[in-house]
Amino acid sequence: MKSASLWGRINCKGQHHFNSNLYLDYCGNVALSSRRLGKIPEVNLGVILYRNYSSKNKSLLKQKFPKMKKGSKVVAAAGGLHQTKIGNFFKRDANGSSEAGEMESSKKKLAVSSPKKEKATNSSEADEEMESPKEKLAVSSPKKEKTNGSSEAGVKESPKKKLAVSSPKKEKATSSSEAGEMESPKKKLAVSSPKKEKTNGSSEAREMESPKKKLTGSSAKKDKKEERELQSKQSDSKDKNGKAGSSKARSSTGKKRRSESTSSDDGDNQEKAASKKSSKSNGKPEAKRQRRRIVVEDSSSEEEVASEEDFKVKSEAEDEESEEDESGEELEEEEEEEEAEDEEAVEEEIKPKRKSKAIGKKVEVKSKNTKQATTKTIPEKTGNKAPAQGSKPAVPPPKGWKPDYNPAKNKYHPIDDASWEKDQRVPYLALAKTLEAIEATSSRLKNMEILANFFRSVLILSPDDLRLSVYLCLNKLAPAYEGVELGVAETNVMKAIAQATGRSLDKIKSDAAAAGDLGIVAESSRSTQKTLFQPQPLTVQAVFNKLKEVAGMTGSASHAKKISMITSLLVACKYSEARYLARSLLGKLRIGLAEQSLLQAIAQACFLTPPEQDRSEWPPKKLDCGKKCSAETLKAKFEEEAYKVKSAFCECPNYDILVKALLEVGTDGLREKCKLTPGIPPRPMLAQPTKGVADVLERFDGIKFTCEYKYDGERAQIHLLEDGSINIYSRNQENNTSKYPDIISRFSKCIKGDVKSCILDTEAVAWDIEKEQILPFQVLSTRKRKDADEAEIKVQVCIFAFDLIYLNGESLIKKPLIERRELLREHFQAVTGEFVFATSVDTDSMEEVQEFLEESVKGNCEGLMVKTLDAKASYELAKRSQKWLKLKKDYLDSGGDSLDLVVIGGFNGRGKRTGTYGGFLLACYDPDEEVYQTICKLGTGFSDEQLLKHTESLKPHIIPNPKSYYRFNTQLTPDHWFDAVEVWEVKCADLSLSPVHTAAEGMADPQRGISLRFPRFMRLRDDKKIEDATTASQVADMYKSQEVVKNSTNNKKGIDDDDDFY
DNA sequence: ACTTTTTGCTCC
DNA sequence: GTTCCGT
DNA sequence: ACGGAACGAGCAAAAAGT
Ligand SMILES: Nc1ncnc2c1ncn2[C@@H]1O[C@H](COP(=O)(O)O)[C@@H](O)[C@H]1O
Repeated sequence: MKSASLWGRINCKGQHHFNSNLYLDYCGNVALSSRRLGKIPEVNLGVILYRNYSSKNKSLLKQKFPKMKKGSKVVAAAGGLHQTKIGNFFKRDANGSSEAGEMESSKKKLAVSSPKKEKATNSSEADEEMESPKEKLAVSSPKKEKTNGSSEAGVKESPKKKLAVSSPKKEKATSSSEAGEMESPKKKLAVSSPKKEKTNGSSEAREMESPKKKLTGSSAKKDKKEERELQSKQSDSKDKNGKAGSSKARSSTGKKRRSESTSSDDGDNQEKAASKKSSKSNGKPEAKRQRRRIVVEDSSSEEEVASEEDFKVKSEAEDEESEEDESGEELEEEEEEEEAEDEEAVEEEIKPKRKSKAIGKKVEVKSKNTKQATTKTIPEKTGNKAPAQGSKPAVPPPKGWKPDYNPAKNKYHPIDDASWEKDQRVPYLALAKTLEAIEATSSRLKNMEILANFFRSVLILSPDDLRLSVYLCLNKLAPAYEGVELGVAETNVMKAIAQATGRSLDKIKSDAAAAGDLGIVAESSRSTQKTLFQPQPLTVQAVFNKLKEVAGMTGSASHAKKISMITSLLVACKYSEARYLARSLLGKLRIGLAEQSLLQAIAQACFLTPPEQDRSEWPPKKLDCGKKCSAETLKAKFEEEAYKVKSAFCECPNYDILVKALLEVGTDGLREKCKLTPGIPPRPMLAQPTKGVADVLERFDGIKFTCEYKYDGERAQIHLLEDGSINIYSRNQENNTSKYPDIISRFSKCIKGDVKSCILDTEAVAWDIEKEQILPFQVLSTRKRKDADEAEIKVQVCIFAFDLIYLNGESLIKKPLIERRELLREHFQAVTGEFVFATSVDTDSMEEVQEFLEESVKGNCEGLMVKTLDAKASYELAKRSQKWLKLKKDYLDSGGDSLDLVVIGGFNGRGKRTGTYGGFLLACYDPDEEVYQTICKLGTGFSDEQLLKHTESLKPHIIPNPKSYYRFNTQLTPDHWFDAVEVWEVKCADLSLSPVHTAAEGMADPQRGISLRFPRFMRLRDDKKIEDATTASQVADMYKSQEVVKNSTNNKKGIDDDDDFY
């Protein structure tokens, strides 16, 4: 626990105010960390202007730490910072969070309209024409009509009415845009006659609305301030970072945490952390702060002593240390920058060499590593070697470190072909080379072989690094339920790259857009950097630890710290290391291999080179157990081993445990060591989409199955442990325990007496207690996510249980659903509105299924889930992870909502979409206002070929600035604007009220527009003109005709629109 | 203080 | 979440 | 059929911006 969760704004004498973490020193004064102090001369320190107790009890803290308040003087730390004291305070009081944040997010900042709700209708004239460059404060007031109980599905109304006079920030761009703006849309559109039957909308109804419209039209003029976001506009907004693991971890009680992190013994760990910390906080010897050139080297050696050894999970409480690191790093950065300048020219020359792997541009490349490798649309690969060669390390690499490593080699020898030696730390470069080889190969089998080879070397030479290597290959740092989050994404990584290379942020951005991959940018920018002092080669361990450290950092200015740590890592990268490091930070390795293949690779590696064998005898006997197998038996063996590994992992998705077990007992011991255990969330069974009832019957032909409602909520895996504690996990194994105190407190009445432990598979759904009905997902999602206080819960939840996979110490995974369901109903007690069993029907009649589907929709559900009861009805994910079928209206060719929308913008594609658009901005048409209002972005449903075509056909219609009659929010400004020409048919699952889209604004909701849930491209409507696109009022009608909305507005008598609430 | 931006192995 | 693609 | 990688909306939280 760190005091980092406490931050505030300091009034700094003579300087700008700044935010910082707040600490207490041993004299009880509010102090700043040494690093912060390093930047701000002590003499400038001022007082606290504002402080934030992120989500913890305010009054208690106020009382316990009176000095931590507004107006307190901030001093330099005297005698060290008193971090643990505050930390403990937070830890103890898990509840009573009085949370300051009621603030409604009216984050809407429309580029054009400023919805203001006062009745002040007058002021606006025909702003349209005026369009003077900018602003026009226009106080438009789209007044909301209360037509129907507009308080939609119970979605909270944002109270804040913000006068909407958002001052347009004009940018230079405006001038140019003016031209476009001026053309009055009226003329152009005047003739349009929206008719064209929309598939579902009532076409003509629109006309009738004239009165209403009129009202809107005249009184609700939207002022158009073309406050356009210039790209240039501070794209460099300051860095930020989301917090990280520590806070999530904090949210669970110590007890729970312990039970979760099985593999690491916390006790030991904490001791270490504690002792380390104390030694630090006391003195923090100046000597230790000597500036360091080779940051990474230092830190890795440090970690070596204290952290990631032996599966100890690194403690997060390392603030002091990281601060020290930074002082060193900063110095280093400066040096780098200087050098970087004259380097720039060179960079530019080199860059173009890269070719991007993009649709339609296949580049035949023979992987230099894989002999006879499959060719694959390859990313590129600049001559990593050339430039790098020139800057040969000044510091000699450690023995055994070799720049080339080829895990794709045939007849790979785990010892001889490795680039490092026994008991050495695995070089990060070896991992990078492995990833590189995999990325260059498209064959999954070959990929797994490559990865397996790498793992064979790791597990025999450096077994301690196996777990870390696995994590890095998957872009993870810990099991999901431990909540370790990096808190860094694109924006911040770009900043770090800019810092590391000395190039401008804008350049990085434009490069990234062109390359479609920040990793490539990081690598190519890097490769020309020459450093005077060559950092030591990175090791897997050092990188992992650094990332974990980044994740553990929270609090004010943490993100600046994170960036600088990342910068130091990037600076130390050679060859392709930077590419993968950057991608790791972005959370996407995109090498064409992920978890499933990795598990198989582990299995192969363990078969060929058993990890559990005696390593004291060197070389070990079994290095290639596949040598004498025929290809067939080998394949069968792989399959068999993979099943063991995969099933173990599905039951116990924790690499700490899995790898440890493998190293100790090999694949055969997994069954015992990695099995289903309450407290560790197993992977959930997923479902496959089906095209219709007929499709379902066909797939389950002759097999007994059941149909259940598919509830629209979120999956909740409820664990009851032997010790009586209850944990709740999400579909992705995130720990949601603190999100559902209400479920937990009432759970006891839902179980029958003999239940001592269990794991339930359920859906948590928002529930309207009064009307006793299901509320839409959008309502559910407004619940607090962590540390929810039961007394303050506004959105109630009903649990719909549909499966039971563990009961009283016994795993039910192998039992068929019919038995599991029986046990579920037998041992649990339904409580209306709180905990019920999923509605189901066991039938094989087409008609009944069809009817049940209709019913489910009427009951505010998404459709049906169809599951086999007897045959192939176990919960064994390793056999097939998607055994269930899902049937939704929108999967049917005939069903679902579909709209004809106008394409008005395009977004550059990334990754495999580099060079084409990756997505588009779509709008519906409002004939009354004669404007196009955005309704959604669209990025799926088209084939690569269609995408290419669209990119081409829209190219001629690119315009420099949006038309004045485009209503959009600056947040979704596309890379290219288009003249409205094409109409596309788009299908969706639902329509929702949007915080950013403007479609039908004011018609279904006073301020929010409408957007589409799960939009996908269906086809080009070249038979339609843009004026024939779906109209705003049709959109509004579609929204209103949804069951969920109808059901909520219907019998809702009281509640009255909160419209004239103001 | 209040508002905006950024993030999330997102919850869907 | 949906969809498409290569194996 | 599988695994992977493109892409969607939208929320709360965290941290930065003003
Ligand atoms: N009766 C049900 N059985 C299984 N899953 C359900 C059921 N009702 C709702 N669901 C949810 O539907 C999800 C699967 O649908 P999808 O994510 O669209 O593939 C699961 O993760 C559950 O959260």
